[in-house]
Amino acid sequence: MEDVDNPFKKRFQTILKVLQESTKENDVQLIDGGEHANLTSTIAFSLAKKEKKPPGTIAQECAKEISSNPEFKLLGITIEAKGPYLNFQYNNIPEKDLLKDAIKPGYGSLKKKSARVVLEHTSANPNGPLHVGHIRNSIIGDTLARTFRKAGYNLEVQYYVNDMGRQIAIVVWGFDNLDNTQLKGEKEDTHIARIYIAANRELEKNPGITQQVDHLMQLVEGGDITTVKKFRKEVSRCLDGFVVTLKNLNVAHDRFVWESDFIRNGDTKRIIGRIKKLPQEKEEGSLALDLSEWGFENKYVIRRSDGTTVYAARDLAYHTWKAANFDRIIDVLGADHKLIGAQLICTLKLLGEKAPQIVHFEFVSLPEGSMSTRAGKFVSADDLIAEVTKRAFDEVTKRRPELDESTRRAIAKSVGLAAIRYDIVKVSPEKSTVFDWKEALDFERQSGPYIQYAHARACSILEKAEKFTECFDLETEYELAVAKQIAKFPATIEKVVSELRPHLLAIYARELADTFNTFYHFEPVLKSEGAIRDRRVTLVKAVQNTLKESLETLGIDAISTM
RNA sequence: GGGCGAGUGGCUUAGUCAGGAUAGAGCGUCAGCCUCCUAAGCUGAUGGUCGGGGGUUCAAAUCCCCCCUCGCCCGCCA
Repeated sequence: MEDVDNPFKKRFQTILKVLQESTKENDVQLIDGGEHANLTSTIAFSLAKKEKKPPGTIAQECAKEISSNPEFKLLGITIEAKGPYLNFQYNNIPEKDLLKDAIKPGYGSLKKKSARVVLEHTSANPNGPLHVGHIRNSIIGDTLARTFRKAGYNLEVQYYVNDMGRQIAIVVWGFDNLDNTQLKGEKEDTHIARIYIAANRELEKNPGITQQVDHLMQLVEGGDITTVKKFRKEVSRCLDGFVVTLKNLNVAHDRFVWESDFIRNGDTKRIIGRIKKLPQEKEEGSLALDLSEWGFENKYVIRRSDGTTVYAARDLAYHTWKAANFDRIIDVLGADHKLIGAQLICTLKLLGEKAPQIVHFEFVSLPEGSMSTRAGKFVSADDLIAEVTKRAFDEVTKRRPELDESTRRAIAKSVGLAAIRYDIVKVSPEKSTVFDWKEALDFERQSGPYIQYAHARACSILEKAEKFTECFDLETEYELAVAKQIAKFPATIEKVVSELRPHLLAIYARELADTFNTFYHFEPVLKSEGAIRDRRVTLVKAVQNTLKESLETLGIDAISTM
């Protein structure tokens, strides 16, 4: 399989070449023709100025000159001047060729690549359950991961476990000094959050506790066995809770990488040694880098004056390790990490290491303000999943009362998951959002369930169609619109990977569902006969398969009935 | 104060990087469509100074400058 939908690329390049030769211009301004044509050139505008002739006339002349080009004839490209626009139309519809691929399993997969890619996402601090902000990271990360795999990359997904931060020291202090009993049925991560919140309250009341927390951090960095064990125990328990939540979101990691391992294996010490040799190094009790030359106002601290390392040191060690083991590094991080991310990249470059590409997403807040684990102000992902699934179950029961309960439960689980994942992935990452229960519980238009429904509808038609002969002709406006959208799928996968923007896939899938629903409304499939029926059933098959591949790449179940 | 991001109909949002032909969509409101392939659907109507002001260009939501509003960041926290 090729990386780009070739029939289109070939035509694009042919038109480009012919236009360049004809106009003697390098930039022939070839753009998408939208509803007017497959491709359009606006070159007549700039030529008008040079040749002092109206653009309309130039377009006419140019069209006349190149319309009989033998390559155009061969590929079935026609040209028409409409006002100043040069419109190119493909008559040997390349959509047809792609339709043959589109009915096969795996449509949209690109050719295998040898590069090893590591993608880090979620990496939330293990001091409380994942909330609706964290899962924006998980869902963007997991969708990217699925798209990279579909695009043929050899990918490993990692979770970086911050197991030696101050928050964890506070958690451990809480377990040591406060009532730490786990409530009946209380999930591990929720338990940790409760103790963490209580410990923070104590800390506010009595700032003297800070010294005890600092002491714990020194002990853990020094490798004190009992302290390390305590940290590991609570962090592990919290991660167990995370894994359950993530599994319910259809998100999985290949490897959990523990921050403290980079202390234990000496990597952090080694990276500090290398940093000390940099000309930007500033050692005045603490160890830091002066990156002002690159526009960073504040110094980048690597090691405290008490000799303990800060997060940055371990993160540098982690990324150096990634650079040694992978060809390409991608991190999904919240917008709050923009500055330190840039400092990290800058430092890695100074060290001559491969730097990560960082995908940043803006914050999710609640109507009453920003979320805070410490203050206990958050909507947990578990609660969200429970509510949405409940709502989905009610909806399925209302629509399909004849189904038995376990079937309805299974559909509700898939529908709920679709609603959550789609709701989050559909908006572009640079947009900050406010969590809204009403929107989260909406299963109509522009939602995951809407796309699932279009897929289920296609499945139903195919089931009823039984026998048909594959036919790749396209006649009506609606058939063509659907085929055109199907044909865009491989290019969409490629675009998501190259731009690291998974919401493009979400938009694509919704538009495919839209065009299919319109087609469904206007063009009878099962009630048509002969060749018309064959070509429409074939088209439905292609839609069903493309929707399935799209949904699965979005981490959403392509269910056949709902 | 400085840096980064966002501002598109009442609400949510695509398009902005690679400027082009009437700025797409959903929710809401209003009017229609289930003896007909799944109505989680479809059709139509309503609704837009693309935050404001300059500039570049034949052409600006899109590029440049200034300003306003909101979010995030500016720790020997992570």
